[in-house]
Amino acid sequence: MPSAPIELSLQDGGRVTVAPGSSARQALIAAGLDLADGALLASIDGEVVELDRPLVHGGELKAITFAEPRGAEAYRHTASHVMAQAVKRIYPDAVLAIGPAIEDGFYYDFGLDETIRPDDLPRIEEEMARIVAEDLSLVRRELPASEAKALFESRGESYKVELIEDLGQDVVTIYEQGEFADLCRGPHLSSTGAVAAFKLLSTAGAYWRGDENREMLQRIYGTAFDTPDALEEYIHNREEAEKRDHRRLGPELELFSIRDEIGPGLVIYHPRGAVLRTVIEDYLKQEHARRGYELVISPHIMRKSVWETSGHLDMQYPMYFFEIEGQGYGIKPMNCPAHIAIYKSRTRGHHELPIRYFELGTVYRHERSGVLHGLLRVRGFTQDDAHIFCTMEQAADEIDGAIRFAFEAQRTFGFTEFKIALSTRPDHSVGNEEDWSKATEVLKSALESNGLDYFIDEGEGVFYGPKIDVKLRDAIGRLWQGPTIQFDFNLPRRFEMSYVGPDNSEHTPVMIHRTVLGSMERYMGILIEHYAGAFPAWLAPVQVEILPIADRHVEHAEGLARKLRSRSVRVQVNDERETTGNKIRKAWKMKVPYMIVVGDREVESQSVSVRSLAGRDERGVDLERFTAELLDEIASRRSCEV
RNA sequence: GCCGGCGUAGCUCAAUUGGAAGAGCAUCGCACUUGUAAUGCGAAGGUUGGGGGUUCGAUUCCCUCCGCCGGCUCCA
Repeated sequence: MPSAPIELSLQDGGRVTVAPGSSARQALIAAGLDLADGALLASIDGEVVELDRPLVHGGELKAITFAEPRGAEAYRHTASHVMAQAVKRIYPDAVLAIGPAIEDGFYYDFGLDETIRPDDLPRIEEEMARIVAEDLSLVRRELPASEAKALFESRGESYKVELIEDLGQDVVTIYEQGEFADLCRGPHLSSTGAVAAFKLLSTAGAYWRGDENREMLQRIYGTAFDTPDALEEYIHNREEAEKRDHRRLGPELELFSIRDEIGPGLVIYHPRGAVLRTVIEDYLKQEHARRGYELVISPHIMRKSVWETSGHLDMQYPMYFFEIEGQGYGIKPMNCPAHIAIYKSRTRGHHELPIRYFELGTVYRHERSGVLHGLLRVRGFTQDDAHIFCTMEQAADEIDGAIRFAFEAQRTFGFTEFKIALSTRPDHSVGNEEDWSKATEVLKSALESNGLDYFIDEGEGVFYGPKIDVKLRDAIGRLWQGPTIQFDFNLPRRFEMSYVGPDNSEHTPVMIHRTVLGSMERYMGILIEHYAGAFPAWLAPVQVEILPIADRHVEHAEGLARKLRSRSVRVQVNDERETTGNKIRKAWKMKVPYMIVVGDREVESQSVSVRSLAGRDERGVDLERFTAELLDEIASRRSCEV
């Protein structure tokens, strides 16, 4: 405890001095920072301090509000303690597990024989409101581990005891509020009364420590915000996100369906979805060819022995196996072995490298039933898969090219914001340190030379090599798994791949796996949600719908359709006998980007009336002008914001 | 796979304590020939996810299987 006055500097350049032993709250008040502005915590030189803890040293003083991630996190963490306290009051037998803040909210896990059902959440919320009204102080205490253990043992909190044991610390911290005590590192708000707006969202099962061999706990998810309005907005955004759900929009727009009678996790593409997929695939084939990739095609099933060689059998990769005339076969869960087989079909010399094989490879994986999710997690899917075989010296250029390719493609499809992770060597891995560090360096410098921001996910690489994962931020701010680029030090050795080097001896090539989009299924799911089903013209399954006013205009409409089709525009004529209003409504619901109305006036003047999803509404447009603009829009693959 | 919830017409949803399965949209037929987000009338559509049980009687209660949803875990 300092005995001298504590010197604090402020952001605005001011300085204050407070008496030794002053709390952060007192310092903020002394500094004239209004606590009513929503200070939840304070920071000294960037280090978080709770409001009611005495300052141990001086430095730059700042208030932390909800607007800051650290503020929101403490706020929600406190909310999770409030929820846990409420649960303990209602269910005295509930045993506390863990309850952290997460993105957008918090959860708490409980061990409890009695089932907490969604219907019970309002009751828990009422109790939470009571605890907030009680305005209980959160008191932080440091205890010797043995004492803390005794405390939680006496309360029957066996999970907390286990946590303390595993922490292996001499001293642990606990937070108390009223009758409730929790093992917790903090930081927390100073009082339960500070939690202004919260809502419990759902219940779920979760394994203790995420281990499926351990007991199943009951988890309650909730969220909390600093104002009721912010909470309201969050709930509203959730509802909006639901409207974009590809599982709803996909069947509605007649893109695809996943049907019980066909099988779970297996996608059937309806005509419109098949068009969309074909457009994407054509784009990919064209772009790959342009960048020196060679298109290859491999079978859906391969001998079981191949999967022994690859190691998939040993690691019990979730595959489907069966027999043909007594011989074991597996349905391919990936395309690599076939690409390697093509490479190995003859002796390769270093002059040939790099070799880049690309395949739209359809693979099947036995995903467990509980994890299936629309198009995002399926059992059969088609990867835009490529394998690059090269020398370590060539790897830098290859990675650079793959990165440029991936980002150019993502931008073409309308994504402009990314979160990029570089995963480094995990504990259990194959290959030598030199290769790993070289490869990691190659990935790093390629990201940097392309001006891409990334973060390093330490030790999170796959066992066979370092990798780059790209997440895409969609129109409403959500992140989706996108391209990956990975080194593989495993398969080239397992399959005994080689090339003859300039020294006339055999060398093992470097293998790089990479995708540009990921899989057709998942990417279509992401696109549907990103555009809320209203695709840019180049992707739209139907680009133009022609709406004749009356029967006598159908022939003219068909003529226009033929003209547009001859220019490769995807056109449909609605020749049903309905009112024009209804035809517009239907085309609108199917999110057709352009609607063309033709009646007497248009036939007479050889023009069209154009309406677009994007908001255009224009009468008497010259057909040639419309066609030219449309063709330009399609050819440029523009993403118009709808 | 595990925990919890759910499953009624193609879709969205009704059906009192266990007592005759219903509506809107979509579909089909007829009429209407239409000018920018729903024309009118009519018809058809169901072993209430499958199987079993309790009961005089089951959409309703119980068991089981399948599937979906929210999670755990994993990944394209």
